[in-house]
Order: sequence, then C-alpha cells, then structure tokens
Amino acid sequence: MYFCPPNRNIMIEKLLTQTIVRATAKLYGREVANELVQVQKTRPEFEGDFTVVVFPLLRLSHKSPEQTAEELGDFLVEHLVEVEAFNVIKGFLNLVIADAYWLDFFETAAGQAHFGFSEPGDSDPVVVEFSSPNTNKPLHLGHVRNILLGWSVSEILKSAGRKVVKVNLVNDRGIHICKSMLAWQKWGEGKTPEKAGMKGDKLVGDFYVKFDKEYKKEIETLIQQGLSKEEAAQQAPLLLEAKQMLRGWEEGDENVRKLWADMNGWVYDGFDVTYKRMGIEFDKTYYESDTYLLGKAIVEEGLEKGVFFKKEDGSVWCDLSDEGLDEKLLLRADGTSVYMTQDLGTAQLRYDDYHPSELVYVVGNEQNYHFDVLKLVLKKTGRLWAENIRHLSYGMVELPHGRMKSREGTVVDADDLMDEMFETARKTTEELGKFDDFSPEESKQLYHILSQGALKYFILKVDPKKNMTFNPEESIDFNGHTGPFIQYTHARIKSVLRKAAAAGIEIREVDKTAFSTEPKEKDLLRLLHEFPQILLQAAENMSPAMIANFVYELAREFNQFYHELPIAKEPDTQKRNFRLGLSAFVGTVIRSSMGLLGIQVPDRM
RNA sequence: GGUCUCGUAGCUCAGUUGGAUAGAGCAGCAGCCUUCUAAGCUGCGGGUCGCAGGUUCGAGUCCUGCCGGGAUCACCA
Repeated sequence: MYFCPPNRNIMIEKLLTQTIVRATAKLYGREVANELVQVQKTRPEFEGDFTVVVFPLLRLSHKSPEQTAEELGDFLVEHLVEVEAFNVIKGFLNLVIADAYWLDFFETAAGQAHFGFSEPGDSDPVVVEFSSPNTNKPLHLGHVRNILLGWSVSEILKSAGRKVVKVNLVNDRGIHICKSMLAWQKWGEGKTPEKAGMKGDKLVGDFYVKFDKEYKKEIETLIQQGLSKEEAAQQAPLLLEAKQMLRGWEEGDENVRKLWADMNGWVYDGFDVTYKRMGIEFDKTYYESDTYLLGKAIVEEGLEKGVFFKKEDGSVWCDLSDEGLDEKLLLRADGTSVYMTQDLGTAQLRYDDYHPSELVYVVGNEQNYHFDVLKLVLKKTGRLWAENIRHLSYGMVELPHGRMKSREGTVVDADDLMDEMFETARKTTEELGKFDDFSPEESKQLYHILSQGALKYFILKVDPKKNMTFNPEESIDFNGHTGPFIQYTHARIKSVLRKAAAAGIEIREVDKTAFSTEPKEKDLLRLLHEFPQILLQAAENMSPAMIANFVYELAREFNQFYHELPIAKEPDTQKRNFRLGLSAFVGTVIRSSMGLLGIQVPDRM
C-alpha cells in the first residue's frame, strides 16, 4: 500500500551541500565540513528556491561574503544542471532551481497515493499508550487532547515506517470508583443507563459528584462538632465506607465485584460511544485491575540486587539523590503498591508483550517527574530498555481564567463539546445555503466530518508541549486557520476535478517542455516537495502540529493559486493538464495530511 | 524554598541544528461573487519577541540574572 521513491527534496539539498563541499576544495584548497554548509529555503521576498548562507565559509575563502557567494554561485551553475541561476544579497547566495527539476518532481510524485510516506520497516513496534481514563467520570477536554495526540502521533509514526501498537490503560479500580459505587448503592434507587436514558459514564460520574457532595456535608458536620478539617476529612463515615468497599473489592467480595463490574461496564459503553464518534480505536486495552499487583516482583528484585532499600517500618525506597532527585517510595509499609509500583509492572508487562523499540506514554506534563523517576528506577534494576521509554509530555488545556476544575463545574465535557460543534457545523452550512440536495443522512455525515475536523484541528495545531487556551464562550471557528478551511479547500479541488471530468477533459501526460511554471504553481510545487521531510520531522518530534501547520500553508497557497489562475478553463491544453494534475496532487496531500491528524475531508461541502 | 517549564500583535497561535526587514488566523477598517464552491481572495492598520546583561560576523532562538504565569517536589493516581 505504501510506495515512495527516494526523497527527492532531501536529495537536492544534499546534492547542493555536496557540491559546495567540492567547490570549497577546488576554490579554497580545503573541504568545508558538511555541518557548516547551510542550505535553506529562500525567503519569499527574494528570487530563488534555495539559499546558501556563506558566512560560515568565510574562514576558508578569506574573501568578502559577496565575493565568496559569487564564486560558489558560478561553481554551482557550472556543475549542476539543476541550478539555473543565482543572485547574491548581503552574503546570502540565492539559487534558482530549473523548472525542469520541479516538473520532474511533479511527474514522479503527483501520482503517488502515499507520497511522502515511508515503507513499513521490520523493526520492533512502537507501543503508544494514550487516553488512560479513570472510570469514575466522563471524558473531558483534557482527555480529548490526550486522545487526539495519541492517535495522531501513532498515525504519524506509521507514516514514517514504524509499526505501532495503540494501547489504552484503564484505571478501573481504586477508591474513586468505590465512591461512585457507594453513592449508587445509597441513592441510586436501582438506576441504570437504560432506565435513566443517559450514557453510562455520565451516570457513574453523577454518582461520583453525589458522593463528593454528601461527603463534604459530613465533613462540615464533623468540623462543627470540633474536629479539625483534616481529621474530619479522614473520619467522615462515607469515606470510611468507601475504603471498606475497596477492601471488599480486594478481598474479592462477590457483591462488591458484581457492582464494580456492572458500573464499569456502563462506563465502557459510554466511553465507546465517545471514542467511536472521534474515530478512535485501540489495538489493546489494559486494565489496572489486572496489573495493579504487578511491579512488586521488580521491587523484590531491586532489594535483592541492593539497588533499593527498606526502611525500619518496612517501606521500600529507591535513592535517586545521585541523579539529582530524592528518595522515592516504591512500596508502602503495609506492603501495598503505590502508583509507581504499578507503573514499573505495566512497563515490564508491555515490554514482555511486544518487545517494543520504543514505549511512548502520552501523559500530561504534570507527570514529568514521575516519568523521570520511572526510567531511572527501571534502569537501576538493570533494565536497559528503560532508555526506550519516551514520555510524550503535553501541556494542559486551560480556560481563559485558568485550568479546568471539576469542583467549580468548569470542566468542558467531551460529548457536550462535540454536540455543540455539530450544531455549529449544521448552522453554518445551512446559513451558507449549500447542498439542499443532500439527504438527511448525507447532511448529518457532513456536519459530523466538519465538526470533528474543526475540533481536532483546533487542538492539534498547537505544539503538544505547550499549554493551550480554550474559550468555551467562543465557539471554535470555521474560517481562517481552521480544519474546515482545509476541508473546504479539498472540496473545492474535488469540485474542479469533477467538473473537468464532466466536461470530458482527460488528464493526460503533461509535456514538460511545452511551458514554464507560473510563480503560484512553483510555490505549490515547492511546498509539496517539502512534505516528505515534514512527515519525518513530525515523526521525530512526535508533533502533529507540524503537519497541521504545513497542510494549512498548503491549503492557503492553493486558494491563492485558484484565484489567480484558471485551471480547467485554461485554454492551453498542456497548462490545463498540468494545473489539473497539480490540483489533484494538492488534494491528495491534503487528504493524507489530514488523515494523519485523524481528520476526514469531504468531497463536497 | 528546590527543580522544571512558559512569556512573540488586542485575542489564539507559527517561527525545527542561531541567519536577511519577526509571520498567520481571529477581531477592526476598505475592496472582490453574470467566470472552475466567497467556509474563499486582495489591501490597510497593529510588535522595544517579559526586562537587563553576555556569547557571536549575526540572537525571538544559546548562556546568566531578574520580573511574571504554570507544573511538580504525597505511604494520591
């Protein structure tokens, strides 16, 4: 399914670099180091395609920047057919690449269904963990960023030739779910998602909120009775009951386990609806109820090896002060696991399951410290593969007034948000008065594609590392630097191609010698030419934002081309064929780029 | 307090090993639909890149300090 010849744009940049190295040997008697040769894109305000920065070469030439540039320019024009002309401005050598090169690139690349994608290699897979929800509350905007990043990064890694396993680790046990269970027992009156007519995750989430409310009341009462705030929080009967329930769960109490299985089942049904709507699936789902006891063996092993130590109370620690960190608890005094213990175990499990070349964890940056520790602790036990753990640390989604807080009710619910986006898509489309001929099903499908595109693009266009702001007051835009703008560009291209086909125009071979490119055509070719590199960089940096920004630029560039030049209406047959082919090429790259972001593109909108 | 991180136009964001006069979108103003989809295109205004030093031929980008925001430093996950 994937095919792609060697990367041509990497090749020309390499070719230029190599030739400059040769030039310095010939002209100045000494070869310059490859790293000192800087070949970059020429800025749009200057004439040329690639620019060589000559300043680093002056130490060899012992001449002025201008003269050095002139000499190198002459050499390149003389030795490379691809270099047609050059100009020198302030020590920058701007090279004009021949039309033939660009048209040759067009000829070989335009027809490829997966232009820029690498063929899958034989290496061990990358395991990407993302989503990783708790089962006591519905998914919110923070999870949405996590899920979209995890999915997109997985697709991007695949496009770079890696095998990928998408995994989810569901936190299905613990005090949090017991709180929901207890609240359901006390005030649920036998409610189920079916009876209540609501999504299971919402129902369970409501009981979690209910618990919290009643718990707070109890704390209030206890404080009035003279207890300190902390004492009250510890001793409130509801909390004690929830803890009792957790013990029951761990001892395998049938009733508790039954209720637990039922309520988690409701939650999974709810999550599935949300995942499905987002177009997300996993290759494997792990459950903490299966893995929470893992990791103790690693702790034992570490004790034997003497890399961990036990305190008097029986708790086990790892001393990381050599690494600039402090001591880290690995096992409680009562022998029970902490978060770190489990994560040691699940990392091992995942390693055993897949022998991955890389273990990627899509987890918020508030856990940076945790992952530093995880790697160090694993390494202490001699697990060299810990080096392959990569924490894809992403920034929080903040509201204009700060972070989302569930107790202040400012959490943006994923389903609600998607509903609102869908409404916006419907209204916008209806206001524009397009496609009254669409069936209700077709319309619904279009609104779905547009709303998901708007939301996903809004989130993925931001550098994962950075915090981002979401303003719930303003609905996500459909104009400008947005998903729908790019989707629109695709639909526009398809429309032109449809009309051309309907008019009986066949796109035949283009005679490259019959015309020269217009500036807007070449701008597009140059951008398309960059795509393979962008993909590799996005994979290396695990950054969907790089692709998002690239495809936006491509769409913007296409729209300018579209306004400036006739495509199907161009009278010159060769030019017309070329422009149609170029448009189709842009459409393909838009589609595959957006696909890497998990965004579909419509043929009509 | 220690560690990490961020600070670019009114707002949301680009700016990939340091390279030319710092770019987009939104919002505002002014234009463009008898011509391939106006969810589009064109133009205008808007910046001491938090502040101060330093390294360099060259700094939004690297180093130091300061100011401001955030995260983290749990026998929580």
